[in-house]
Amino acid sequence: METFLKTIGALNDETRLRILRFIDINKKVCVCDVENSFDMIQSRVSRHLKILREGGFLKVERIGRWAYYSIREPLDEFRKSALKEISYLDMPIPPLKEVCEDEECKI
Amino acid sequence: METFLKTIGALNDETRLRILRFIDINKKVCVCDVENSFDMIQSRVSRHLKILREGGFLKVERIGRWAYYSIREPLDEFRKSALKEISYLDMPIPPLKEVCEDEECKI
DNA sequence: TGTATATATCAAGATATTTTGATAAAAAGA
DNA sequence: TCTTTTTATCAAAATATCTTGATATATACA
Repeated sequence: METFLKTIGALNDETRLRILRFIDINKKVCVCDVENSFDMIQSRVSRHLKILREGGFLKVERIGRWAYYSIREPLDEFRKSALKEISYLDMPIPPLKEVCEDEECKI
Repeated sequence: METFLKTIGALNDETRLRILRFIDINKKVCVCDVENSFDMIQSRVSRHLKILREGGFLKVERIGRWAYYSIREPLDEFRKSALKEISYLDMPIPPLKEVCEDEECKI
């Protein structure tokens, strides 16, 4: 129940749907990639990524100063079907804009 | 997008999940059935049913004074998978309590 | 008619969520 | 150590959602 509502709640926001689709497309991105690509302030991005992670859609790996987010694997059937549904939506997904200072940022 | 968010939004509330499951189990119920079974006030029930209908989960048939709600058919794959997921949840679903005045209420 | 029943909708208050700007923490390098 | 970069978290304001009680509408029937 709690878990299901967290999953649904994570999807209940257009910004998060766009970020989720963006990560689905780009596979592995750091917080600043999302920040730069979507032109959103950092705290906003960080919060949405947290909600998507707690909703069971994303995993995070910390390497150096960076936090890399990607689709959690394996995904259960329901989350998979949600992701598929989202892929059909007509939403503007910006191209990946990598502007990290360091070269390390590109793994 | 709009449609998907309405679908997700309809699921983003514990009360609605319980009502949706209740209708899934009991097939066809009027507003007062939900009112009586859940012991909720009428305006609250009516509002939640409307949101579930607009989320694409329910259809309504008006017969006489009554409005009968049931699962919309056919359901697309995503809503079907959501309904299946909901059936697994550990939620208290009350038994159907029919207390309509009229005999007609029981179709 | 007039009354009762079933449902829908509205307005207001209570709650919850989102956004922003500020601050904190942790890693890396000068 | 001091500074910079990246990320996370917090507090406050702006928005949205939920609940309640009141009112509106429509049907049925005396």
